[in-house]
This record gives sequence, structure tokens and C-alpha cells, in this order.
Amino acid sequence: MELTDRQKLILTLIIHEHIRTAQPVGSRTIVEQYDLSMSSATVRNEMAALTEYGLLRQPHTSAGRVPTEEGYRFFVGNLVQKSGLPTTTRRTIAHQFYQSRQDVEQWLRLAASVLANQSQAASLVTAPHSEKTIFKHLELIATRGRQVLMVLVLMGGEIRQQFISLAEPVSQEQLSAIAAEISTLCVRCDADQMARIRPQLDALGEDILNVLLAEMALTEESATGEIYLDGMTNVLSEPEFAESEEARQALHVLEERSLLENLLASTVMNTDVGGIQVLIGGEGTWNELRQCSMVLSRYGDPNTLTGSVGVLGPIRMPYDRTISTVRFVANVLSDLVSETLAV
Amino acid sequence: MELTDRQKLILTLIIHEHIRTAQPVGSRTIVEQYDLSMSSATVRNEMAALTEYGLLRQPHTSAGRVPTEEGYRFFVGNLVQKSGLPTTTRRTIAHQFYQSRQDVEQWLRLAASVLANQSQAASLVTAPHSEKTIFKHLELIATRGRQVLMVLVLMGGEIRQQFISLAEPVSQEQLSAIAAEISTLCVRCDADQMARIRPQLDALGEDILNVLLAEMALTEESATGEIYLDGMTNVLSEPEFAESEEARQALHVLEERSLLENLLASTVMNTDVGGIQVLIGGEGTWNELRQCSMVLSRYGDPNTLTGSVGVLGPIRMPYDRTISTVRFVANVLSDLVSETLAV
DNA sequence: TTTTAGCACTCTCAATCTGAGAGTGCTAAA
DNA sequence: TTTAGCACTCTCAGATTGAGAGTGCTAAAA
Repeated sequence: MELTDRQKLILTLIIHEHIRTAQPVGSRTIVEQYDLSMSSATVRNEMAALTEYGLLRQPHTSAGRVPTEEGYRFFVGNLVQKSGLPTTTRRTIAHQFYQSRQDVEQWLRLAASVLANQSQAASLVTAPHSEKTIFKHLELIATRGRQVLMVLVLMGGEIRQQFISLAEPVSQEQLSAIAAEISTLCVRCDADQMARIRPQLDALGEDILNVLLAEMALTEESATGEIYLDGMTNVLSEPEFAESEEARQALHVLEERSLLENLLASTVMNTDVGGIQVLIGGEGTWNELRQCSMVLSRYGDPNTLTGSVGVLGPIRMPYDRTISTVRFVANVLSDLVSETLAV
Repeated sequence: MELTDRQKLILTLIIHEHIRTAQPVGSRTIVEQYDLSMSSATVRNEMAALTEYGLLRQPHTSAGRVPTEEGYRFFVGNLVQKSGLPTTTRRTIAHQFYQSRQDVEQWLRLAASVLANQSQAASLVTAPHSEKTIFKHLELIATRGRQVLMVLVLMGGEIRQQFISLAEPVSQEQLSAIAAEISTLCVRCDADQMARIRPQLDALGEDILNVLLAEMALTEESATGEIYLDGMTNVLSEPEFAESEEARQALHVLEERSLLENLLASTVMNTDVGGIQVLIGGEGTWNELRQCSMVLSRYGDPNTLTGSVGVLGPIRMPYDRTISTVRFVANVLSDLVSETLAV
């Protein structure tokens, strides 16, 4: 399938017009709308060809054309020009990060918010997460009776906390001593290396080490860090989701963490950092996403800490702009990670 | 307005039937459905009276009756019997908490999930938060160059983290020393008391103290802890939200944190721990909630740590069951807080 | 060979009309 | 005080219609 330049032009115009109006696009409309120097009949002939190729489709005999998923895919793959975001927009976004609090959580929240607002769709951001969890620091804090709060800091700034119920009460001094001991023994160790210090610990220390290792294993198991969502309600404004049943399916993917983690694990996680992945209409695999598209990217430091950012919206999505936005936000986050978190 | 027992019965039946079917309820329907020993004409007379009182309303002349918001309010205030959850349900829920990880975040997430599933509505849970922030422990961790990760543990297990950019690089040993010094000097201090140790610190220590105090002030300012949401998509299944525009308004309240915090601050936060607050149709105050109701409660330890739990659903909500569920979950969380977090 | 004007044809959509059905309020009798 | 009976009202689903939009095809023009 080799398209002529004119066919590419017409496909592009139809997609633009359809994104703008959410309506089927007729031959006359685009001739008038875009001042084409050809007649509507010519356009009709080209449209017939594009329909033949499976890039357009007619909802019914006497309606205009609508891009098929294949049509969008061709558009994203071949016709989208990598425009980049307007400078003013970049400035606005950068400024927001600049004056936000110096706190990973805030950054991620902000990233989600920026994505949602810029793309008027639902957005998701996962916290930076490393495939291999490396110990950095342990803190034990006596709370009530035999309850101890364990705070575990991992390389890359991930913090995990958990309660431990001890067999008998232990003083804060004693706890601090153990925490300090484990902390110095294990700096920059992974779970396997840490397991080897067991002989050097007393009974209490061993109990704590066990919980610690379990927690690290759990962290390592999960494919992504914490997930931040925003702009779910934006999706509800789109005409294709006027029937809320359609919207329910789409948003369910974001709400059901396990589903979302699977999705991310098998898509973005295979992409290079900085690369963009576009899923159109679920790509035949993700049934819940039949009505929507996602634009995803990976940010961070390829070998150590990475996370995902992305946007979920209707298939009829302004891909060029959305892709630019996702790419830009991913870059901003990459910079922040390498400035503050990198090992 | 004093209702006869028969009027109360009929109001109750109409509400039950309407909750079940989401349709206006006719006089014949409830006579047949509930085997009433009176004729439909009698019921009609009573319905006319209840309509007069403003507890019922007719969508149009020849339709059945629908409860008004006032009707629901009367029902919730006077007719709901405090049934409590079935024992098996209680067991199931308790079991889920029992076998979850020992981690506040997990508990809260689970609480939100349980609420959402049990009530088939959207749920929200805020992390326990105290009006007065009390220092417990400080940790400083060197990351990259002049960047330092500050981890602040507050009484009650709240953890705040933030990056600090120092003027010049400082070794981990030095950082640990300062952290230990501040930690021992300030245990159980509030921000005011902490400010007084400033003279005992060197320049670096002062810088850190400043960030620390700013962070504590910020925490104290915010009315609630972290917010966990779940079941947003449940709301989309309800027939009153079939038009997604209606749903958008409702869910927007949950998504827009500042809105939600305001709402919580001016409702549940004035309730006693263990008390239940029911907002029906926005109560004239909350415009965005005109189409929905919320059932809210407060959990925790009244004098120190409290958080909110609640459910958002359509006005046509099974209040008795929802109230029981919210109350039960609030109690479970209160127990967990007092067992592990209380001061 | 390619493009275009012209035209018959198809299909949707909004507007209008219709009758069935559900539910009411009123009245008069039980 | 309750109830049977009945006229009346209003909605809702289905059928019908005409206008409008858009197409595909054909034959003429470039």
C-alpha cells in the first residue's frame, strides 16, 4: 500500500477535521474548509481509494468518512510531524515544576496534573522504580508497646514503611542501634547480599532482617512504583463517552491497578527511555481499551530508575499535540530524576 | 409534621422500592409487592398527604411517586434502623484486613476498596492526620552532589520527604550526626518548641531546621492527610449517571483535592469520631453534589489522630446498608490506629 | 488519462403523530 | 374510614414523514 501525496494530504485533513468536530467528514466539507484546489468529486475518488485501503470507513452509505484505527495508526506512524510544544507552553510547564515543592511526590502529582490539563484527557504517572532494589537506609521507630514502625529507604528515594510486632517491648535506643548496624552493614547491598549478614545479628536483629527482606522482595516484585492519576473526569466530557457505560470501561483500566500494571509492563516497559508508544483502540489486545487510545512514554535513568507517564483519551485524539506533551513531561521528569535521585 | 405509623410505613416502602428499581413507584405496585392489607386507593390517599408534606414528589401528573431529598432526609433521620452489617460480611472484611500487609498505606487502600465494593459506589479514605504536628524523628540522606533527601517522621506515623539543596556538599556522616542531634533534641516537640533549639545549631543545622519547620507548618496547614479513592467507575454504572455529564460533576468533587478537602473540613471534621454524617443532594450548599449523596464518618483517636472515610453515590442510595458499612470500616480503622499509631 | 459537473440514489435525523399503558384524583358507596 | 370505579392526564415507544447530507456513477471537459 503506497499512498500518493494527495491521498496522504486528504487523510491528514480528514483526521484533523474529524478530531475537531467528532463528526464524519464529507468530501465537500474539506474542500471548503481547507481551500483545496480540486473539486469534491476528486476528493470523493481519493476517499474511495483510502476506504479501499482500510484507512477510512463509512458509518453508513450516505455519511462522510471516519478514520479507522488503521488510519490513525498510519497517521501517527507516517504523517505526524514532530512539532514539539510551543515555547510558551514549555515555559509555563517548566515554571510550574520550578516553583513546586522539592518533593518527588509533588513532582509526580504535578506531572499528572499538567498532562491531564494539557491534553484534556486522563493521565497517569508512575513513581520511579528500579528493577533491582538496593538498600540505602533503615530506621526503626518505637510506637506503642511492642509495635515498631520500620522505615526503609531504597536507593533512588523510594520509601517503604511497615509495622512490626515484636515478641516483647524494646527500647528506642536498642532499636536505633540495630537500625544503625544494619544500615552501615548493608549500604548499597541488594537483598541477596543483605541476607548474608544474618550471622552477625542477634535474634531481634534477625527478626527485623526477615521483615526487611520480605519488604524488599515485595518491592522488587511489583513492576511499577506508586501510580498517580489525574483528569479522569476530562474523559467524561468527550462526546464518545457521553454514554457513561463506554467511559466506565475505559476508566476501569486506570482504576484497577493490577490491570494497569500489566498493561504498562507489557508496553512501555519494553520501550527505551524517551521513546513514545501509542496504543490505538486497544491494538486488538486490550479489550477494555477498544474505545480509547493511550500515549505512553518512559522516563528516568535507563539502567537504574525508570517510571512511566501517559495519557488516556478517545481514539479521536489530537495525537501530534498529545505526543509532544507526553514527550516533554517525560523529559522534565528524566531531568529531575537525574538531578536528584540518580545513584 | 407528625406522620402516622402507616405513613411512615408507606414512605419506607416507596423508598425501598425506588432504590431497587430507580423508577417512580405507583400505589398499586407497593400494595402487590409488599402484600399490604389495604387497597391502592388508601395508599394513594396517604401518598397525597406525604406529597403535601414535601416528602414525595411526582415527576408528572400520571407517574408514580419519587422520594424528595427531604423524604430521604426524614428516612435517614427517623426510619433507618441501625441494623449493623451481617456477621458474615463483617467476618469477610475483618479477614481481609487481618491478612493484608502491616502497613498504613495498605490498610487505607484496602478500606477504600472494601467501601467501594460493599456499597457499589465511589469511596474515599483520608490518612490519619493530627491537628498539631509533633516531631518524632529526622533522617538525612545524601543523594547526589549537594542534594539531600530529608525524611521526617511525625508522631502518628505520617512520613514527609523533601529534597534540600545545600550550598556545598556534606558527607553522610555529618548529615547523620545533625539528624541525630535534632532528633534527640526535639522528640515530642511541636514546631514552636523546635524553633527554640536554633541557637544550639551551626549554620548547616539551621538551614535544615528551617526546611524542617516549613515542612511541619505545611503539614499542619493541610486539613487532611493523603487521600485514597476507589470505585469511581461504580458511580458510572448507576442509571442516574448514564449521561456522563452528570457523572462528571460528581466525580469532579473527588478528583479536585482542594474542593474535597474543603468539603471534608466543613462536614466530617466537625463530627465526633464514630459519628455518621449523611449529605443528601449537596444539602443546598454543595452545588456539584446536587445529584449525589455522601455518607461520611471520622475514625481514629479523637484527641490526636483522625481521618475520614466515606462513600459517594447517587441520592437513590441504600442508606441503611451504606451507613452500616461506613460505620464498620471506620471502627476497624479506629482500632488499627489505636493499636499501632496512637501516641 | 485525469478531473469535474451533474444527477439519481441512499441513509440518517429531527419532527410529528399515534395509541397503549400506567397512575392519578375524585366521587359515591360500603 | 376505607374502597371500588371511573374519567382524566401524561409519558413513552413505535411509525411515518420530509429535509438534508453525502455518496457513487456517468459522461463531458481538460
